[in-house]
Amino acid sequence: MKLGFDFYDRRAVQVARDLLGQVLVHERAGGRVAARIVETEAYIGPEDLACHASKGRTARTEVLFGPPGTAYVFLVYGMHHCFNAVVEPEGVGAAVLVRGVEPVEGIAATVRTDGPGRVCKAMAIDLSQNRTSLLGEGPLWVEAAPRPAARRIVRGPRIGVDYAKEWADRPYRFWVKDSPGVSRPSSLMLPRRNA
DNA sequence: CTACAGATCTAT
DNA sequence: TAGATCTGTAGC
Repeated sequence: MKLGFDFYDRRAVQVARDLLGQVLVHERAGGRVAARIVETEAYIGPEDLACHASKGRTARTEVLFGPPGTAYVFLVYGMHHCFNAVVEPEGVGAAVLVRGVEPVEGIAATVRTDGPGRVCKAMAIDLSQNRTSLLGEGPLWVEAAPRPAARRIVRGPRIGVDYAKEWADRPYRFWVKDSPGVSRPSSLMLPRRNA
Protein backbone atom coordinates (compact mmCIF):
# COMPACT_ATOMS: atom_id res chain seq x y z
CA MET A 1 0.00 0.00 0.00
CA LYS A 2 1.03 3.57 -0.65
CA LEU A 3 2.54 5.66 2.08
CA GLY A 4 -0.07 8.28 2.92
CA PHE A 5 -0.44 11.85 4.12
CA ASP A 6 0.38 11.04 7.73
CA PHE A 7 3.72 9.51 6.78
CA TYR A 8 4.90 12.67 5.01
CA ASP A 9 3.27 15.10 7.43
CA ARG A 10 6.11 14.79 9.96
CA ARG A 11 9.56 16.17 10.69
CA ALA A 12 11.87 15.87 7.66
CA VAL A 13 14.58 14.02 9.57
CA GLN A 14 12.07 11.44 10.76
CA VAL A 15 10.66 10.92 7.27
CA ALA A 16 14.15 10.64 5.79
CA ARG A 17 15.04 7.86 8.18
CA ASP A 18 11.72 6.06 7.75
CA LEU A 19 11.90 6.14 3.96
CA LEU A 20 14.81 3.71 4.03
CA GLY A 21 13.59 0.33 2.84
CA GLN A 22 10.41 1.71 1.27
CA VAL A 23 9.86 1.17 -2.44
CA LEU A 24 9.68 4.08 -4.87
CA VAL A 25 7.41 3.28 -7.81
CA HIS A 26 7.05 5.03 -11.16
CA GLU A 27 4.22 3.79 -13.35
CA ARG A 28 4.05 5.10 -16.87
CA ALA A 29 3.00 4.08 -20.36
CA GLY A 30 6.16 2.07 -20.85
CA GLY A 31 5.54 -0.01 -17.74
CA ARG A 32 6.39 0.00 -14.08
CA VAL A 33 9.73 0.77 -12.48
CA ALA A 34 10.31 0.17 -8.78
CA ALA A 35 13.31 0.45 -6.48
CA ARG A 36 14.06 0.19 -2.78
CA ILE A 37 15.20 3.43 -1.16
CA VAL A 38 18.56 3.02 0.59
CA GLU A 39 19.83 6.59 0.93
CA THR A 40 18.05 9.85 1.77
CA GLU A 41 18.73 13.38 2.96
CA ALA A 42 16.47 15.69 4.96
CA TYR A 43 16.16 19.38 4.02
CA ILE A 44 14.32 20.65 7.02
CA GLY A 45 13.00 24.11 6.15
CA PRO A 46 13.69 27.74 5.19
CA GLU A 47 16.18 28.15 8.05
CA ASP A 48 18.26 25.30 6.62
CA LEU A 49 20.71 27.04 4.27
CA ALA A 50 21.15 23.86 2.25
CA CYS A 51 17.41 23.68 1.59
CA HIS A 52 16.08 25.35 -1.54
CA ALA A 53 13.28 26.76 0.63
CA SER A 54 15.90 29.01 2.27
CA LYS A 55 15.57 31.15 -0.88
CA GLY A 56 11.98 31.83 0.05
CA ARG A 57 8.91 31.20 -2.05
CA THR A 58 9.82 31.33 -5.73
CA ALA A 59 8.43 29.63 -8.80
CA ARG A 60 10.89 26.83 -8.21
CA THR A 61 10.51 26.42 -4.45
CA GLU A 62 6.78 27.04 -4.10
CA VAL A 63 6.06 23.32 -4.23
CA LEU A 64 8.18 22.82 -1.10
CA PHE A 65 5.71 24.91 0.89
CA GLY A 66 2.75 22.93 -0.40
CA PRO A 67 1.08 19.85 1.06
CA PRO A 68 3.24 16.93 2.23
CA GLY A 69 3.35 13.92 -0.06
CA THR A 70 4.08 15.91 -3.21
CA ALA A 71 6.94 15.27 -5.64
CA TYR A 72 9.61 17.95 -5.91
CA VAL A 73 11.85 17.32 -8.93
CA PHE A 74 14.52 19.79 -9.95
CA LEU A 75 17.34 19.98 -12.46
CA VAL A 76 20.93 20.45 -11.29
CA TYR A 77 23.99 21.31 -13.37
CA GLY A 78 21.79 21.55 -16.42
CA MET A 79 21.49 17.81 -16.84
CA HIS A 80 20.67 15.81 -13.73
CA HIS A 81 17.30 15.50 -12.06
CA CYS A 82 16.84 15.08 -8.30
CA PHE A 83 13.72 13.57 -6.77
CA ASN A 84 12.36 14.70 -3.39
CA ALA A 85 9.22 14.09 -1.38
CA VAL A 86 7.73 17.24 0.16
CA VAL A 87 7.31 16.76 3.91
CA GLU A 88 6.17 18.58 7.07
CA PRO A 89 2.82 20.37 7.33
CA GLU A 90 1.73 22.66 4.51
CA GLY A 91 3.46 26.01 4.82
CA VAL A 92 6.80 24.57 5.95
CA GLY A 93 9.30 24.41 3.06
CA ALA A 94 10.89 21.02 3.65
CA ALA A 95 11.63 17.88 1.68
CA VAL A 96 13.52 14.59 1.63
CA LEU A 97 15.91 13.87 -1.23
CA VAL A 98 16.27 10.30 -2.47
CA ARG A 99 19.97 9.74 -3.15
CA GLY A 100 20.20 6.01 -3.69
CA VAL A 101 18.04 2.98 -4.48
CA GLU A 102 18.32 -0.73 -5.25
CA PRO A 103 16.46 -2.11 -8.30
CA VAL A 104 13.27 -4.05 -7.56
CA GLU A 105 11.39 -4.08 -10.85
CA GLY A 106 11.96 -2.81 -14.37
CA ILE A 107 15.59 -1.78 -13.90
CA ALA A 108 18.44 -3.77 -15.41
CA ALA A 109 20.83 -5.15 -12.81
CA THR A 110 23.71 -3.50 -14.65
CA VAL A 111 22.30 0.01 -14.22
CA ARG A 112 23.85 2.04 -11.41
CA THR A 113 21.31 3.53 -9.02
CA ASP A 114 23.59 5.25 -6.49
CA GLY A 115 23.40 9.04 -6.54
CA PRO A 116 20.35 11.28 -6.98
CA GLY A 117 20.97 11.87 -10.68
CA ARG A 118 21.29 8.17 -11.38
CA VAL A 119 18.14 7.39 -9.39
CA CYS A 120 16.10 9.67 -11.62
CA LYS A 121 17.73 8.45 -14.81
CA ALA A 122 17.15 4.80 -13.91
CA MET A 123 13.53 5.47 -12.94
CA ALA A 124 12.74 7.86 -15.80
CA ILE A 125 11.92 10.68 -13.40
CA ASP A 126 12.12 14.18 -14.82
CA LEU A 127 10.47 17.60 -14.51
CA SER A 128 7.20 16.26 -15.86
CA GLN A 129 6.62 14.60 -12.48
CA ASN A 130 7.37 17.77 -10.53
CA ARG A 131 4.48 18.84 -8.30
CA THR A 132 2.55 15.61 -8.80
CA SER A 133 1.00 14.06 -5.69
CA LEU A 134 2.50 10.87 -4.28
CA LEU A 135 -0.75 10.11 -2.46
CA GLY A 136 -3.37 9.60 -5.15
CA GLU A 137 -3.45 8.29 -8.68
CA GLY A 138 -0.30 10.04 -9.87
CA PRO A 139 2.52 8.26 -11.71
CA LEU A 140 4.84 8.29 -8.69
CA TRP A 141 4.38 6.97 -5.18
CA VAL A 142 6.16 5.14 -2.36
CA GLU A 143 5.01 1.66 -1.48
CA ALA A 144 5.22 0.59 2.16
CA ALA A 145 7.79 -2.15 2.73
CA PRO A 146 9.74 -3.57 5.68
CA ARG A 147 12.29 -1.18 7.12
CA PRO A 148 15.90 -2.20 7.62
CA ALA A 149 16.95 -3.18 11.14
CA ALA A 150 17.91 -0.12 13.18
CA ARG A 151 21.49 -1.30 13.46
CA ARG A 152 21.80 -1.28 9.66
CA ILE A 153 20.85 2.40 9.44
CA VAL A 154 23.72 4.87 9.37
CA ARG A 155 23.57 8.64 9.73
CA GLY A 156 25.95 11.43 8.71
CA PRO A 157 26.35 14.88 7.08
CA ARG A 158 24.75 15.62 3.73
CA ILE A 159 26.67 15.53 0.46
CA GLY A 160 27.51 18.53 -1.72
CA VAL A 161 26.21 21.26 0.57
CA ASP A 162 29.46 22.78 1.85
CA TYR A 163 28.14 26.25 1.05
CA ALA A 164 25.48 25.89 3.76
CA LYS A 165 27.85 26.93 6.56
CA GLU A 166 27.01 25.31 9.90
CA TRP A 167 24.10 23.47 8.29
CA ALA A 168 26.52 21.48 6.14
CA ASP A 169 27.65 19.48 9.16
CA ARG A 170 24.20 18.54 10.41
CA PRO A 171 23.70 14.75 10.28
CA TYR A 172 20.67 14.80 8.01
CA ARG A 173 21.79 12.01 5.64
CA PHE A 174 20.63 8.45 6.22
CA TRP A 175 21.67 5.30 4.44
CA VAL A 176 21.53 1.52 4.72
CA LYS A 177 24.86 0.08 5.76
CA ASP A 178 26.70 -1.82 3.04
CA SER A 179 24.04 -1.29 0.38
CA PRO A 180 25.43 -1.06 -3.19
CA GLY A 181 22.81 1.59 -3.89
CA VAL A 182 24.41 4.11 -1.52
CA SER A 183 26.35 6.91 -3.18
CA ARG A 184 29.83 7.94 -2.17
CA PRO A 185 31.54 11.30 -2.73
CA SER A 186 34.10 10.95 -5.50
CA SER A 187 36.85 11.93 -3.10
CA LEU A 188 36.05 8.87 -1.05
CA MET A 189 35.59 6.52 -3.98
CA LEU A 190 37.43 3.32 -3.49
CA PRO A 191 39.64 2.18 -6.32
CA ARG A 192 37.87 -0.28 -8.54
CA ARG A 193 38.63 -3.82 -7.66
CA ASN A 194 39.14 -6.32 -10.44
CA ALA A 195 39.81 -9.42 -8.42
C1' DC B 1 20.16 42.16 -19.01
C1' DT B 2 24.42 39.40 -17.84
C1' DA B 3 26.98 36.59 -14.77
C1' DC B 4 27.51 32.82 -11.91
C1' DA B 5 27.25 28.74 -9.17
C1' DG B 6 24.70 24.70 -8.16
C1' DA B 7 21.37 18.84 -3.35
C1' DT B 8 25.93 15.73 -10.25
C1' DC B 9 28.14 12.47 -13.15
C1' DT B 10 31.40 10.87 -16.50
C1' DA B 11 35.44 10.53 -18.96
C1' DT B 12 40.31 11.87 -19.09
C1' DT C 1 40.42 17.17 -12.70
C1' DA C 2 37.59 19.41 -15.81
C1' DG C 3 33.66 19.62 -18.85
C1' DA C 4 28.77 19.05 -19.95
C1' DT C 5 24.66 22.19 -20.06
C1' DC C 6 20.63 24.91 -17.99
C1' DT C 7 18.17 27.67 -14.66
C1' DG C 8 17.18 30.38 -10.54
C1' DT C 9 18.97 34.16 -8.44
C1' DA C 10 21.91 38.12 -7.59
C1' DG C 11 23.95 42.05 -9.28
C1' DC C 12 24.48 45.94 -12.33
